[in-house]
Amino acid sequence: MNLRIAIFDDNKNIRDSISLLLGTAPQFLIVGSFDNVFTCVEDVIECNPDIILMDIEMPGMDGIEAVRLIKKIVPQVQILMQTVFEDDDRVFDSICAGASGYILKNFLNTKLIESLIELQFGGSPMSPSIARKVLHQLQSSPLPVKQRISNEYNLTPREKEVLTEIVNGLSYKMIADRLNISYETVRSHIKKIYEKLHVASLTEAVAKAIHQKIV
Amino acid sequence: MNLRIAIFDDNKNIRDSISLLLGTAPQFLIVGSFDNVFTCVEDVIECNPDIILMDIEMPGMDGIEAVRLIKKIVPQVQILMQTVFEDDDRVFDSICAGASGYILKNFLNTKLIESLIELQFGGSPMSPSIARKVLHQLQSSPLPVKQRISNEYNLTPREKEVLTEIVNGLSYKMIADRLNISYETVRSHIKKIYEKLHVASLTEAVAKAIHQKIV
DNA sequence: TATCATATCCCCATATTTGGGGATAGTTGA
DNA sequence: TCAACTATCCCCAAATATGGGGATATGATA
Repeated sequence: MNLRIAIFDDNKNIRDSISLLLGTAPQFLIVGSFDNVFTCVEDVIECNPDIILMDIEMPGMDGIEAVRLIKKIVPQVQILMQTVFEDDDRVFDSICAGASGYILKNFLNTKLIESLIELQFGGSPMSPSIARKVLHQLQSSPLPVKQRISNEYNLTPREKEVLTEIVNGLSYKMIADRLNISYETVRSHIKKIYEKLHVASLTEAVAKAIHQKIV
Repeated sequence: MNLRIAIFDDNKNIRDSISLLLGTAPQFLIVGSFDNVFTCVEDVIECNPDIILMDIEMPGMDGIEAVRLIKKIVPQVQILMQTVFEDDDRVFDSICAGASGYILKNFLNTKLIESLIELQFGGSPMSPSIARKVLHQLQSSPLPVKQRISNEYNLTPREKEVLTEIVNGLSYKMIADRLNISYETVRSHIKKIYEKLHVASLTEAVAKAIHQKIV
């Protein structure tokens, strides 16, 4: 299975290095390479990438603004930001704009391919130094303190796993894939969950799961 | 320069594997290895580690509670959590308690040494899947800094009404009925909501709406 | 040993949601 | 006055979810 990659970077050398690097791995297909983000949405729609590599410092429109626009129009695309500096604000802005990962340019050579694969599997690759900043941010923001663990519903461990993925927004197919079971098995679990939670749709299940802190 | 490491894990096999693994690298010095956290604060004070490896599932006192206590008394020590499961709540609880990194046990062999080194240099190693959860949390929690710039979804009053009904578990038809508008109008509103929230399904919309207290 | 709970898988048919398009009318503000 | 936003409505085609059946295998438990 091929991963379609698009690159946005105003530095031609970097674009070329990335192309070269990814050229060595057969599973990547570079479908676009752009030196500006003026028409990024159109570009993305046209070349239809799975993952976008976005330079945070771009001429004209800001790379972050580009992320926002792209995610607005093509929300399913994964965006990996790359930057030279670890500027706090820009990191957070990127995250808020919808970026899924963050890599320092110094580590492109050693970490890029690994990061792309992690993105494919639903992870968020981050340089540890950036992760630290993100953690600090989280620590300093008041999180709703969670209280009781409610297990009124007698969900089995497997059912909880399935429910968790539902709350994360995955479809039946995706869950089947993630848990390495068949679509029909996912259905069976969900039918059981519906019974136990006394609901009849995904949305109700999600609302109940979150409100009652089941997941 | 030596890095002093202490291990807390109730599984002797794991403690031994870690010792073995770190034994191969000269810069690490294991100064303590404990199968419970009952006296963790005293243990830590006594063996004076730079970094603590803490199992999240510990008998007696919870590993997370241990983190809180230790960081309170010995704030400069770095704590790397390890777990088998990627349970959202425990991840966040750990972070709030003061953990500096988070590693899945499956990756101990390949990532432990790298993670320790990153910790030493002020980074926060995290499995990408965990990083993803953290990002989501950050995206969905009202930030003290930078908040309303990118986080205000600009839902119109009508869109909020529709979103509320979605969270209440109603179907398109039922919403149309409730609000006295046509099915197609409901759809239009929902399409807009999807755009503004960066989601692509009812379940995602519900989860986001609740987490961010939009409704 | 028999029963129960769990986890896995399958079929058929229907209902619902989603992704693309567009269109009209009223309001507000630049 | 024109552009932008809101709220309303419509169509088509495809993807997903739901309801209601049933089946097998495993391990625990009574």
